[in-house]
This record gives sequence, structure tokens and C-alpha cells, in this order.
Amino acid sequence: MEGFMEKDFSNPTRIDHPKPLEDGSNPERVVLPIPYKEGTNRFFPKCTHIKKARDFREVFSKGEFFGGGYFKIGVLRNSLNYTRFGICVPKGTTRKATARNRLKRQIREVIRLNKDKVKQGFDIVLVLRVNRPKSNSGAHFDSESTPNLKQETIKNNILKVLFESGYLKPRFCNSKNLPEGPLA
RNA sequence: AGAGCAGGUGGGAUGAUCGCCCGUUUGAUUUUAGGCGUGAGGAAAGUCCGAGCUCCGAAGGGCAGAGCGGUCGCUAACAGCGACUCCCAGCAAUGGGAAGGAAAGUGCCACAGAAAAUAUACCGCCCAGCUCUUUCCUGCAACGAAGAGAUACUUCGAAGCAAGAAAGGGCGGGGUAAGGGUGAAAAGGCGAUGUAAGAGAUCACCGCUUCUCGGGUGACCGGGAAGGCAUGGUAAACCCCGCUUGGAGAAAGACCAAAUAGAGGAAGAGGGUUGCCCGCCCGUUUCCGCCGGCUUAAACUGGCGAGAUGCUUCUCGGGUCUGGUCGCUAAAGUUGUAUGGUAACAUCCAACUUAGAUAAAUGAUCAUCACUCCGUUCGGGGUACAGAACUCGGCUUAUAGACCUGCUCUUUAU
RNA sequence: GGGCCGCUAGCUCAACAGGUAGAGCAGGACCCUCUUAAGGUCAAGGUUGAAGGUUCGAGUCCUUCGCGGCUCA
Repeated sequence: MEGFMEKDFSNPTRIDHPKPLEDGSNPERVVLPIPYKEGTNRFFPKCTHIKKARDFREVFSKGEFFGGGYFKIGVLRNSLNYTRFGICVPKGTTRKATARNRLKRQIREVIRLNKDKVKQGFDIVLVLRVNRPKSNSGAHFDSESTPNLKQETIKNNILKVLFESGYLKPRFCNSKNLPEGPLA
């Protein structure tokens, strides 16, 4: 886990450039619709968040959905050349707003560190799955106990879902890079 | 030492790596890179109150409605705070109290109980009367027995009659409110005097009411005199009294951009202003045609019109879209000193500037230390409640563990 | 960020202005029937969302919490 992470953000230049644009010019010089530079993977600026309610609605109505582990993801191709993420922590996971905020921050941190592994040009919404009392999949915490998920667990779950849905970049899709840690 | 009461502080610390919002600066030059700065709370919560601020055409008045309710003060204001009064709880420190009015009116008080509020009142107690029964006393006495007989006399017994006494039953009349299984609550309490029986009928003490004297700004407290009981509870039942109160809320509101579809439908001389009344505001237009009045004609004026146009209200539908900028953070501001005040608080001076997001920034990971729990040294776990959304003042609720201050009671020692 | 309403048996609802919490359906036992359904009889099931207060007495009145629903320019 440790080596895996360090390798990524110590060599940012290894990341592939996005697909060339239609006019074939160097992407570094082209004025992008929204400024976003490849290679700044450690940063997670606001333009890569899905913020508008309309965008959320579009993903939920037209997007493709994949489920597994703690997360359900909805994916929709966007007209931009980078990927945007939206996080959704439903009220059913915990009644406590502080706990939901903490989960959101942890998920955002995982995305920040791992988003360069994802194919570009999509809107991806991650929904934390609410556990019904009878089924064991998904995350559910009592209102009494504070949810205390390890960051590693969240990362493994997210990468697994992304791998199963096929939205990871091909070079990360071998068995070596697949998460081996605990899923729950 | 133990038990308890009240108040306050504070809400883990340091470092490393990688990030986010906003501001600023430098370089590039029109949105990017680097640097610097700043970045959640005591409750940010619940939304239970009060204000600022914004809009609502008079945003005016009265009533209704709503809210408040010991007194005095503090405050921008309050259902808040401080001090005090009274009542209740506690041995005490202390805590709690929506603590005006039930002798203005209306309602309610289930069950039980004589009665739940006008005691013409049931049982009971007492008095006198009538009547019945029983017993006793006195008188008369049919009759019977005894005295050897007898209609006479004596003695004994005796149904019955008359008058009276006592006890009991019944009837209606009067006095009385002591007592009466109940009930949450019973008609001032308790003790004596008194009486036919009783009763504030009278007396002492307590309570109550009225008057009065003294103290206090006041709630109220203390003393004295008189009255002689009249006034059951409930107002977080209606209500009365006093005081306060326009409505809606930052999705308020201002500006900008984009987009679409209003010659849509209905109604109207009235409409608006929270409900009602008053008041106020806006409107009842203009044009055309026809008819009438006046006139030489015009102008003016009255009426009519499925006419046109304007206005108002209601309704149907569409778009923006949960667009952008401002509002948006220097304020009843924070900290400290001094003065006044018992205090809440006020005033003066000095210093400081301290989040501004909009699917939501204020973070994540690791290490060491601190505290604490499990535990044989290793080691492992835990560190509350909880996240600003226009801003303040309160209230209420949630809160691991720690520290500080003052006070009360009990025990022991000196 | 506001505003409004509700919470009673397993479910759907009552209980007028404080006075013993009830009805229908469902479930249980029994009867009827060759058997089932229908029908009939019987009992059981509730700290009225929670905690305080007012009252002699709260489902009801007041306060504070909890949960759920509706609504907005």
C-alpha cells in the first residue's frame, strides 16, 4: 500500500497525456474549455467536482450504473476532456452530519490520490451504498456508533468498482494493481 | 476523610508529508504558476423567544386575535438577566414556582356520599302533642278462693275501668347544624363555657376580614384595635383586569445575463390594505359608432354598444433554474484596565481585526508525547457532544475525561 | 434557510368542551360443516412517541425533546 501510493505521486510525468484533440495540436498550448493540466494529479480543484444539480440529474437519469462493495457508481460521458467526480453520502448511512462529512472528505481524499488511474472524459458519481439491515453488502452505521472506516478500505472498494466497470486506464488493469486489501 | 450544593475554566499538544476555500502579492497576461496570510462552536444544534436589516401603495386608528403576568431594576428588545418579596422542598449549603383576579359573571367538580355550593336539606339529637304496646303505682271492681254456713264482714288473687309515671313504636309539628361509613376536597380549626339538644351564642389561642400606626421606591413585613365567619376548589376552563403587539422573511431584496408565448380565457365598476369597522390609496379612461339635449355649426353634456383600447382581479399555460454579481461581514464587535452600582449592567481609556462557502472550503495520513481503559514487562484500544450558511442578544437540549473556586452536613484528631 | 401538520392494539381510525381508552379488519381458541370458505361465540392484545408540569384526576391543557409527513422564490 505504501509503495503503491508513493510510486504514483513521486513520478507524475509517467501519466499518459489525454487523447489528442481533433485539430491535432499540442494539448499543452490549446486553450481548454476549463483549465486543467495533466500532471497535476495531486491537486483536486473545484472544476473537477460535479456541482450542478442538473449534472447530477443527468448522470442519474442517463448514466450507466455499476455496484459492488460499499459503492455504487454512475458514469456518463461528458463533453470535456477530463473526468469529473461527484460524491453522494445518503442520509441513511448515518444520522450524524459530522460523520457524513468525514466520510465525504475521506472519499474525496482517495479520489484526489487515485484519479489519474481513471479514464478521462466522464462524469462519475460515487454513491455510498446504504445497507439494509438484512443484506450484508454496503455500509451502514448505527446512529450511536461513529463510523470509522479506514482510508485503505475506501480506496480498495473504489478501485474495485472502477475496475469491474472498466473505467480504469488499461495500464492499471492488471492483477498486480488490483486491490488485495480487505474490502470490509 | 466521607457525602453533598453552587459557580467557573477548558474542550488534547507538537512535528512531518500531501491538499482545499477566500484574501493578498510577484511573475506571466485574462486565468494560470509560485510565495505569504487567514480559516468552525460552546453549544455553530433545536428554531422556543427577542431585535437589527429588507420588502410589502396608509407601513394609519379602533375592535377582534395573539403574547405576557410577584416587585424593583438592567437592556436595542425579550417569555432573558440581576437583586429582593412570598409559597413549597431540603437538617443545611441550596433548589423549584405561568406567584394578578374565584366577596363581575358563566361553566365544571366522575364514582362514592345526607350534601360538591341558594344547606326551605336526609339520618341523627332535643322539645311538646296525638296514638299504640309493655311494665309499675293509686283508686274502683265483675268474678274466684279461704275464714265451720251465709247475699254480710275480713284477707288473698283478679279480667276490666279511670287517672298518672317510665320505656319503646308510629304520626305529623317545632328547635338544631355537635356527629354521620364517603371523598382529592365537607361549610373557619382546636379546647372550654353554655344548653332541652345545640350553635362564634360566649371566651382563650390560631386563621380570616376591615380599619389603623410604623418601616420599605415597591412586592411586602412588623405592631395595635375592631368585626364575629360572610369568602369550597378550578382561570396551563371560558372570562375580567393591566401591559405589549402590522405582515412576511435572505429562496428578504437590488442589479445583470439568457430564454420563451401571452395581442390566452373569465369577470368587473370597483379593487387594495391579515379578519371586521373607520380612514387612506389606486381605478371608474380614451377613441369610434348610434341616439338625445343645447347650438347656425363646433365645443360641451347624457344614454346605449357581445366595438376597439387601457386598468384591476381571478384563472390557465410557458420559460429561466434550483444562472451570475451584490446583499456578505467592523459589529448593540473582542480583550484588558479604571470608575459608578450589592448585582445584572453602564461609562471612560487603551489595544486588536478575527471564516465567508453555495452538492457546501476549514482536511487526510503518519509519528512522538499527554490522559485514560484492558493487561504479566511486551502490546492493544479509547480521547465527548458535535460542523458556520445574513448578523446579534437570550432560552432549551446534547456533552468523554480533566482542572479551579466557594459553601453546607456528618465523623475523627488537635 | 423558513412555515404548517401529525404520532392511540399488528393495520385503518374513534374517544364531544379533562372523569373506567373503544370500533372494524387481521391473528388465536371453540361451535357449525364430510372438509374449506362464509357465519356464530369467546377471550387476548395498549405504560395513548418520551420526559416534566397544572389538576383530586391528563389520550385530552401547558412546556421541552424525539420521529414522520406536507409546503415555499
